[in-house]
Amino acid sequence: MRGCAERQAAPCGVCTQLFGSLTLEERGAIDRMRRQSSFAAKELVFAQGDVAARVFSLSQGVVRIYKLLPDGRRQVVGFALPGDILGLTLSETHALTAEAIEPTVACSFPRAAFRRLVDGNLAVLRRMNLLVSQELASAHDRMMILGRYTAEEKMAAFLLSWRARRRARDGGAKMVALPMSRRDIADYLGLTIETVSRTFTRLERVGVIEIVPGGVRIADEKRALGLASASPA
Amino acid sequence: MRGCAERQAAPCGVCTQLFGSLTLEERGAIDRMRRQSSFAAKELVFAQGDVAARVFSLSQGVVRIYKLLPDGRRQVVGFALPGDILGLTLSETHALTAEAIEPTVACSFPRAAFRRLVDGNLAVLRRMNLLVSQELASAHDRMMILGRYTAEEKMAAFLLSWRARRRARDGGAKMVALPMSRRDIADYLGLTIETVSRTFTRLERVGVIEIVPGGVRIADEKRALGLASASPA
DNA sequence: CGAACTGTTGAAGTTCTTCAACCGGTGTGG
DNA sequence: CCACACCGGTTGAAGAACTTCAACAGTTCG
Repeated sequence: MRGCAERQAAPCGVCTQLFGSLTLEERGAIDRMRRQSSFAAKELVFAQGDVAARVFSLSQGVVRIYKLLPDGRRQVVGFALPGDILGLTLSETHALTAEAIEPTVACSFPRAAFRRLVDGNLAVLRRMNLLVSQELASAHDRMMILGRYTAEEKMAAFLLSWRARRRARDGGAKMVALPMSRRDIADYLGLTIETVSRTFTRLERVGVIEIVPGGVRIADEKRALGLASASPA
Repeated sequence: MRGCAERQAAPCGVCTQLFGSLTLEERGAIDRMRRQSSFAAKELVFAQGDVAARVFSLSQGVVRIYKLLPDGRRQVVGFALPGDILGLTLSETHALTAEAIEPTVACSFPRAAFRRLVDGNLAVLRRMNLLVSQELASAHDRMMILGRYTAEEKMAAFLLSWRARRRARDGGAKMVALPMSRRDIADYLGLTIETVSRTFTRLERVGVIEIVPGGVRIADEKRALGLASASPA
């Protein structure tokens, strides 16, 4: 915590989220292995198939996490925000690609040492368990969205969940900033860019949202929520 | 291990998978809380919204795990086989429904005690972490399948992954037993029963599979694999 | 035996995709 | 400096994949 906070503006997520219970000594050890890196927009943090050498903790920026098919089809698995941990795989190679959307800052740790530290500490391991379990639960929600939601419902669900995650940054503002491209949204929701664009337009026409430069404003909270939870109209 | 093996035909998955490293004393403690239950086909093990009182370890049968929308749409998140653990949520209520497909036998433990035991033991917690992480990785694969695969690819991917999981039971047999209904498969893949049926027929016509009572035979391994991994034909 | 259920198939319909054109902004090299 | 390409986004028209509606066959079960 100390080390992290000292050297950079934004706090390092791993420290606050995971290592709160470590002794000063342990924290010192992990902190000495810490390395900070910056990524320009469209720069890869790591790629599917890479040897998983380091674990990243995002402190600034937005990262898309995706899988690629040999023919180029893409599925965006999620978007990472400051505080999120990336590259935390148990296999030796990454199954996912992580790519900066905005200029991004992350601190990273050697994966082996990171794992060793986590695996050796009950409190940290519990915390880790909690994080992974939560991700699994939200993966289940995403399966429902991908498999059973209509385009409109997908978009509404995406906007609301994205806003909820961004609330820390954007505050109570009605405006939802969308740093990712239409293609990212399409690949996140299992749609095409055209459908995303058209659905945005349609949602605007019926007064659910308002499209503004850099994002959207949710104009009709209630109806957006109704769509997102797929309640029978 | 001992306790589990003594009282029932199939070994209890929790014992073999999770508690291998416990002392005899600890195993005795957990074993005294163990309760065995049987479920008829279509019987609920637990339902979305239920208080999560117990954790189940499947020893016989097949269970569908799904989420329901208020309007009845369903997304099958997965199928559980002997050895799988069910109801292992960190929240107080279940976010998923588990329902027996075949006559099923499971042993169960009070969730609180189970959690306490897991949370207090480093080796068990590590093992748990591994299981959840693997599930998360396969959830990512499922997102790709739900979002970006065609109906044919979905079906091929499903058949191959199901066969791989069943291999323990079915052995090297070419025949893949499908105890679940077309509706289950449809809701698992984000399709309709009609599309599942038609796609089965089409895959049979082109010689990839052969439909047999109670399941299918994979006739053209190579082409099935090609479809499932979505290689550009 | 009939009712209910599962699965298959056909025909029509809808949603979403594909193909194509266009617009505005940005960057770049002649 | 400006023409031009390029990129991201929007929109229209046509097409395809999948769904919906409907009918029917085979099983199971009361």
